[in-house]
Amino acid sequence: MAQQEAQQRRPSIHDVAGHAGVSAATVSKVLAGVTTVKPENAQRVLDAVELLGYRVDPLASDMRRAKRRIIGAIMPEFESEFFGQMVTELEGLAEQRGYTLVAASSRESETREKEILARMHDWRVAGVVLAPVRNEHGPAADFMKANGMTGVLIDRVLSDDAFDTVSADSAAASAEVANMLVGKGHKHILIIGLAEQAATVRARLDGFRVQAVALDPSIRIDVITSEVSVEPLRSSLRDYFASGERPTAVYSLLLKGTLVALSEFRRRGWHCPNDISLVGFDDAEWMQVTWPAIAAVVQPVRQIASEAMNLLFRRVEGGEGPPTARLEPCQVLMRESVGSPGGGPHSGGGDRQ
Amino acid sequence: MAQQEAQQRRPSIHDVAGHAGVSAATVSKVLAGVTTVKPENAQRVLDAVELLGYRVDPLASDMRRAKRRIIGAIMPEFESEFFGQMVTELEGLAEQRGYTLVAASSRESETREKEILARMHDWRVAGVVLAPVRNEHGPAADFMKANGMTGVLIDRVLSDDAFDTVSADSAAASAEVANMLVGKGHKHILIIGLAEQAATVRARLDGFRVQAVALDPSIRIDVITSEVSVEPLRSSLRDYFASGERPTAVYSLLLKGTLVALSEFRRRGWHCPNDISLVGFDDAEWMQVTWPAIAAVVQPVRQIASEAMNLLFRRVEGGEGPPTARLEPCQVLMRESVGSPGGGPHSGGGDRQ
DNA sequence: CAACAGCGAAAAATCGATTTATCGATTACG
DNA sequence: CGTAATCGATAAATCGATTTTTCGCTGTTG
Repeated sequence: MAQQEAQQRRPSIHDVAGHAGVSAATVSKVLAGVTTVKPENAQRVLDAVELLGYRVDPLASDMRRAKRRIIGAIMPEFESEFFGQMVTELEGLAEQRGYTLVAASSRESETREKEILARMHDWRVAGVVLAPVRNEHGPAADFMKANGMTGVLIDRVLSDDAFDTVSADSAAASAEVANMLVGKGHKHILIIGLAEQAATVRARLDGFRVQAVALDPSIRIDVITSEVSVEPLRSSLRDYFASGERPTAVYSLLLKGTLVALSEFRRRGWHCPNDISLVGFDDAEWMQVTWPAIAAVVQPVRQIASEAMNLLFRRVEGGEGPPTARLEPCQVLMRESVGSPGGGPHSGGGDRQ
Repeated sequence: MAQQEAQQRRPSIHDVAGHAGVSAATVSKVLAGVTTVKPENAQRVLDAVELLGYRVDPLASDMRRAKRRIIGAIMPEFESEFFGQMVTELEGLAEQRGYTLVAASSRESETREKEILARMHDWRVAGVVLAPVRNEHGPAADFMKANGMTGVLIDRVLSDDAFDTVSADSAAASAEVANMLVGKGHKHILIIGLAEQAATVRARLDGFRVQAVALDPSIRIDVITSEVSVEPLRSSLRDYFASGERPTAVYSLLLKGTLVALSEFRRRGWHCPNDISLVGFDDAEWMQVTWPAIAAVVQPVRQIASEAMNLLFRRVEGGEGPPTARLEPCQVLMRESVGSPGGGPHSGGGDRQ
């Protein structure tokens, strides 16, 4: 049997060497696939490895290299489908290359983001996949530059002069949403978002506006954003509706905004799409089972993860050249929450005074 | 300035020792807070640390200990709110104690679960928080036992003879759901779930059934489960409804089941709660903004995480004694998806032939 | 005054691997 | 036949810390 039940100390490379009657260096070479080892000795090493159930200690193995076989991933949160899927994908891709992924959540805090990065630097990670809280110009990216770390920035970024970036093509997707809504005849559209995420919010906003105005110069586009959290956004939206504003469609630039919009519709007794249309950036599993199903922009998580890892490992392996800025195409899922303005009877009043 | 721009090699403890004019051992002692160091030398060490921006290499620091300051967390998936929150909580708790959390996803595969565990053993993690794919009797738990690893099992477990377990009190919560549904007058209830997760499914099933029958001995409880994935569950449910079965309420034992139920209701044009009532185990943010809002059992994520970490560190620090099995109380959120049977006009027929 | 205790710090061993330098034996060649 | 080249493997250095052992010095005591 190739196992020692509940053994106290795991066998080290020296134990293997002892059993095989060779030196530790030879064991190391056999396991590394070096060919200058006599076949007979190689076999004895492999037998000893099998017998003892020996496995390399990755920590000790990494000690001598400047870059350890660890990839750090920093996400703003783990609670959403998007970042959950992202971590799953990144983990698989890192594993494929024999690296361990260490994921951490910055919890939407730039201070924490930098602390985590410092800790990853302590770990001498080979590279970092950073999804910044705000954008590519935060303190975390500065820290990475100042310390010569290699990394890739994803999601809430557009482009950077030091790091490769990968994100969803928000602008193109938003233009497509504009096509959809203007095509349906909407002439007064409300956009909601969080300004904190400057990079992507501006791209999504501009992408939508440019296309919408091109299609219909007389269109009215209102914008409501809040700086940090969603609660101010909720009250702004409430005030906006209470003041009698009555757009025929709402485009939310982020998932939490979609939830806020839905709950405000509820408060006022408005139904989609008869009373108002709704499109959200970022898809979620539940959006297709509710009534109505919610139209959404689907972000290409797998492509972003895959491209980010490709770029990262290119740099880890010493790849030179100017940083690239990739934009991965999104898919816009038309669903029942979008209709034509006035497509059905309004079931609730616009204001309550 | 306490920084060297983009330096190639980070300062080691010997660099600090050199600058302070002492030995590496002394530096280590100062940083560890040993008091047998002359205050003057201690100050010089601290100055050198500040000057060079020195930080301990956690990898090297851990080399000599049998248990490294790493906690492994293995979750079945990262995509759901529940496990996302769980990882966030666990990460914070591990950090507080100066440990690094390395999270991995078993992707609902027991094979992968064991592979990950083996890798964590290679890392000599101090402890593991394992949320098993199936239950406490899987190959992963066996591996942990055979290799003398310390760990805590959470979520899909009831109790174990080797490890502490922490999970939501599914049985009590399900009894409460039974109270709610039977109290509303439901006499024909369908329960759906995945049998794979034997431990929790049985607890939830029994907890519900016992209480429901106690309240109303004539109640009819149908159960539909599928073994591995949700797709068979979906078709079973479809067949069940197509055969003319018409329960007045559905209790889903897991989140994905709630989504399946909702989508099948959609297919048939049934609305909650007029046509059928729905309660799901596991809450999600969207459930309160949809129309109707979906009643759900809220799992005490923070308590589970906190209790798991407490138990784990007790063992890591050498705590003895028989394993404990904790059950944390859930909260049942009554929402609009639950009504009385026949509480409104049926908008769709039960069958289509 | 020799022996000893106590203090603070340096030297050395250790953790478990990798990598470089070295070494002995065999073979090739002038 | 002596020296050089080659092959395979070992010894030793290294990574960056921690921990144990040793050491030098001061001060106390019999």
